[in-house]
Amino acid sequence: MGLIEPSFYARDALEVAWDLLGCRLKHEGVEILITEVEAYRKEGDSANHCRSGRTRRNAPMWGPPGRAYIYLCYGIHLMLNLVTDQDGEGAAVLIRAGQVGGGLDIIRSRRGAKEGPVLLTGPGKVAQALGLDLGMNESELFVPGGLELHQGRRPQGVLAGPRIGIGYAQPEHVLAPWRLAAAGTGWVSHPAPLEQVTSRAHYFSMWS
DNA sequence: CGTCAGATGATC
DNA sequence: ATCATCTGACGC
Repeated sequence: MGLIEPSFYARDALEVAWDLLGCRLKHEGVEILITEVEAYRKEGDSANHCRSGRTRRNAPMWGPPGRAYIYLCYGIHLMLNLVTDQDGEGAAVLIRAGQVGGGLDIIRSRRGAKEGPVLLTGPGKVAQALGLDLGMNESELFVPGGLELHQGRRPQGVLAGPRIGIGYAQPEHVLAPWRLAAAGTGWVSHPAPLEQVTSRAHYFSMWS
């Protein structure tokens, strides 16, 4: 119930990112409420993995929307992205943080801990909690049985700030506030500033 | 609290 | 060599 259809993803990554806040990711008994995301936008976003064209790694991003783009970061952590925009355009949204909505015992066993976090702050933790692996790269989020994205509850407010770990990008894109987080969830972390967005319309008038 | 190094491996 | 990171060790 509430499984999100492919058309949801077939838009600009920033719009999808906004609407992903509060949605629920489900996989094998684990459910995570999305609290923080980053948009990597098509054409000219110098922080995007697709900035230099098509490669083996970023191939999923160029494919049809609604699929997972999973890659290994720093040799240790898997990152989960959801592919957006149209087939032939390279864009995606990185899932950066979430709140446990179910399967806490499974998550704890994956971390090898008896006491575990209810808040998953950081993309590596999210992927680990969901039990992802590289074999699930390009899997379709709208197909029942695998990794699924479901509707959720919209957050009360949205915070925006610069994306994390993209110092290699051009200053313009280092500063662009395309990292979004749900306000008032007790989410706290990272040095980068997050500011309350006054209205969705105002935000998108600046960044579309 | 804070900063910082090391782990670890696919990719270009 | 370069990374869309995390953790634990240290110093205050």
